[in-house]
This record gives sequence, C-alpha cells and structure tokens, in this order.
Amino acid sequence: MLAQQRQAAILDRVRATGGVRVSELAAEYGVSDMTIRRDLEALADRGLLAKVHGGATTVSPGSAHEPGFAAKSVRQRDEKAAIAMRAAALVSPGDAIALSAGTTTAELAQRLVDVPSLTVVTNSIPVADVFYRGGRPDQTVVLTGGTRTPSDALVGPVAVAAIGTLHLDLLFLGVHGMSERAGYTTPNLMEADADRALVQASERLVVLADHTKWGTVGISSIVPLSRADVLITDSGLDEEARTLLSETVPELVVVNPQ
Amino acid sequence: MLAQQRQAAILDRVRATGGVRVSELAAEYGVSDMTIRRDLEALADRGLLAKVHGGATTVSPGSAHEPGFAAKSVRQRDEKAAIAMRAAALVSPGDAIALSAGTTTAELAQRLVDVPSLTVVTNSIPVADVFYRGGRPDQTVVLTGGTRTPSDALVGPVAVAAIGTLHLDLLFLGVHGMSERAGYTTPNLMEADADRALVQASERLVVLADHTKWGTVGISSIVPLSRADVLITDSGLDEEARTLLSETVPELVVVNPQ
DNA sequence: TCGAGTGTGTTCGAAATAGTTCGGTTCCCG
DNA sequence: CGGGAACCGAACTATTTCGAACACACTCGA
Repeated sequence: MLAQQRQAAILDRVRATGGVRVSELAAEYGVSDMTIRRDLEALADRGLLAKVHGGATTVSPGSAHEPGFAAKSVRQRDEKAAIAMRAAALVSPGDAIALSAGTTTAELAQRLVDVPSLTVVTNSIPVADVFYRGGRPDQTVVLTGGTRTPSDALVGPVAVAAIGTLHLDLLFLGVHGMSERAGYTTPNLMEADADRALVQASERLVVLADHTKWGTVGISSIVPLSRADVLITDSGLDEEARTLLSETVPELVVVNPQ
Repeated sequence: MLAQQRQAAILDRVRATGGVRVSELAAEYGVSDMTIRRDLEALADRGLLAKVHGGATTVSPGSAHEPGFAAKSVRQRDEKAAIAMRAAALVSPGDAIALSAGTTTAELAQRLVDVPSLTVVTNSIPVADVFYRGGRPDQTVVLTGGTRTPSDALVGPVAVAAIGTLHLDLLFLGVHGMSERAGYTTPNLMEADADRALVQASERLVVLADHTKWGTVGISSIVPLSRADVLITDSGLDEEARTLLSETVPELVVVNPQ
C-alpha cells in the first residue's frame, strides 16, 4: 500500500469515527508504530487532524481547551468498539434503522456496512459517509436535512420535519451524558430536538453510552432514562449506577471491552 | 505494446483500484521503472492522476467520489468560472438563495462565501462543504435531506419534502443539458424531481449552463426553457442558439471567459 | 542516406520511506 | 502518590524510489 493511500485512509477513519489509535492502525496496515506516528505527524502538520497521546482525533477548533479530553476520547475507543459490536448484533437484514450523530454511532456504522438490504436514516454526515464509501448496493441511506453543527450533525426544523415523515424499526442513539435526574442529554439544543424527533419516529430505542457518560449532564435533555428499550454500556460503570439503571431501563446490557 | 495503450491501461487501473505502484506496473508490462514513471508523469500532466512516492493515485485521494465530481470539474473551467462570477453579482447580502447540485454551482458557492447574512439551501454536499469550510458565521446553510447520488446530490422524497417547506428568493440551477424541445434536463430522474422542487420553492430562477450544454438532452426534463428568469451562458454558444434563447428566455446573459 | 523525433533502458547521487533502538514522558490504577 | 505499562520522539540504518543525464534503437519523411 502506498504511503499516500494509507494517510488518506487514516484521515477518512478519523473523520468517520472521531479518533484512532496508533496501535490499532499499525496492526491494521501491517506497519510499525513509528510509521503510523509519522503519518499522523504529516497529517497534523497540514492541520487535517490533531495528534493526542495514543493516537489522533479530528481537529476541533471550538473545543481545543481541556487537554485531557481529546486523549481520553481516543482511549475510550475500546469501550466504544465493544458497545458498537454488541449493538450491531441487534440489527437484522432488511431492517430500517436510524443512527443519531456521534462517534459511537459512527463506530457502529462501520460494523453495519455488510448487512444486506439495510435502510439507514441518519442526521450525521460522517455516518452517511461510512455507508456511502463502504456500503452495499442493496442498502439505502437517507440523510436528513438541516443545518450543520460543528460535530457534523444535521439539525433544525428541516431535520425535524424530514425525520417526522419516516418510521423506523430501531434507533441507535449516541448521547453525551446520562443521569438519573436529567435522563439522556446533549450539549446542543438543536441536536436534542433532532434526537427527540428520531425517538418519535422509531419503534424501539437503543441508547449507546460508555461508562464515562454517567453523571455527565448536557444542557438539553432528550428523553428520560426509562424511555430507552435497551441501554448498552461498558463494565467501567460502577456498581451503584448499574443497580439503578437495571431498575430503570427495561434492558441493560453491559459489555466488557477487549 | 504501444505507449499510448499502456498509459490508457494504467489509467484504467488507477481508476479501478484507487492506486498503483511503479514496481508493480513495471513488472506487469515488462518495461523499466523509468518508463512507467514517464507514463505516470504524462498522465499527471494532463491531470488524470496524481503521482505520489511509489506510484500514483486518483486525483483526489481520500475522497472516493472521484468519478462523479472531481474529474468533471476540470472541464470547461474557464467558462464555468466566468458564469459563476456573473451569477454571484445577482446575490445581495441577506438574500435567501438555493443552489442545486453541480460543478458550476459549486464554483458559484466559492464566490459567495463572503456575502454577509446569506441563507443558502442546497441539496449538494460539496456545495454545503464550501460554506461550512469557508463561510461566515452570519451565514446559514441548510442541507436538504435525501439519499445520495454518485454526484453527491441529495435526492428523493425526503429531499423534495424538505425543499417544499422552504421559500427562497433565488435559485441557481446547474443543468446537464438544454434544448429547445426538452428544456433543461438532467441524466437522473430523482435529481430532476429535487430540482423541480427547488424551482417551485423559489421566487426567481437563474439557470447556469455553459455552451456545451446546448443540444445535450438528459433523460429527465426539469422545466421548459422559458421557465427560467435568467439564463447565464458563455460566448461559445453559436449564433442560432443565441437568437433562439434570447427570444425564449426573459433575460439571456452571455459572458466571455477570461 | 541522413537527421529529427520518439520511445526506452541504464547509471547514479539524492530523497523519501520504514524499521529499530533507546532514553524520557505520560497515563492508569491501586 | 507511586509503580508499571504504554507511549513518544530523536537518532541511526537499511531499503526503496526518484529524476536527471546520457545512450541506444526505431520510425519516418526529405
């Protein structure tokens, strides 16, 4: 594989899933860690991504503040991957599903490109990209309309109206926070609106949230905890939260990363 | 094997697989590395592929939508640029405009990123990208929903419905063909639907079509020639067509490239 | 037959790419 | 807050690739 191609592929991946790990890329492309680091360095020099400890993330002009955050988001990739893997098992050929915006749902998307006759509705441009590039011809991908948020989600009245005309079997909802009091939350008012419309349009709701989301409260509530039919999280969640959630959510699934 | 044949084969291969290696081609065609390099250089000079260390890739490595979009946007670049420049003059700060999908409208988009308080509705992901990357904070960009065509346009019932709820001052419509009998046409049924919805939603219609579009008939008609309020084309158009159009279209604008 | 033009091969120093080692840093977890 | 594991980047080496320059073979028209 050409170095150039490898770099382009890495960039695609970063954009689709929000982050990559050096070790993961090295194994995948069969080159040394150092080579991957040099690739990341080259891409970072051109401002196409941001290097962090352990890998790289998308360059986010807005949230350049908290230094630990970006590094952490890369490190939770194992959790996200495990959650996505489990979520993918809920999908059957021919289903009509919805995917909200978010890095976990983007990860899930990559595991769904091989499902036959799938219909996917999403308000996330990166998620649509994953299917567009790697999907099967018998899959249908519908992008909802709307205006674009910094995280590449489409939101606003146009998005809500578009979603309102559709009816899906299953919604996979990625959230930014979950707590007993506020339920599932996001930091963006418009995105919460779009997410709520997705919930309305779907028969069943599957929430994807790694353990770090517990206790985090975004400005805007989407729905209460109990509204989810299934909640998939990872084993990093403490005992107390696990008990509370298992009493609140009809089906709580806890996965073990790696 | 003739050099010409070899180059054509190389080009096919690059387009099919996304990238080739010098060493691989040299072995395959039984010629020296240097000869392959010279072939690649010749192809790269014509903008048909991109040379990289070790081989060559498609012109826009990393984005898989090469065949639909990037390849075509080189053709008639001067004409398109001149048309886009003239079209941009029709836009005022604060306007709410729509841009259809197409290379000419993408060109126009680049000239509109500095217009204050502009609201832009488009069903083209590349056009939305232009504003997202280079636009002003006081601009609003609305992407219509829908499924994605090979040329990165969003079409289908979702797109039509989303467009139907909106009302714009001005629509810039890029077309694939125009003729007296068929009017403005595109090669894609669904795209024609979306375009027609855009026409419905807009107060005024400005069609952008370089002279090569004249006489070309796509499978699907959008609207008749006379439906346009303004048609902007270039001076490559022959006298006969010019006369006919000036009698049919309320306002015919002919620009001189360069 | 000559000579220009084209296509190809070879040689060789420079540049790009990739692997390894190693000392230092960062981060996680108890 | 301390130990251990993972990670980082600099430095060095080996390999591959690049491109300029020159040489050779062939074609074609004068």
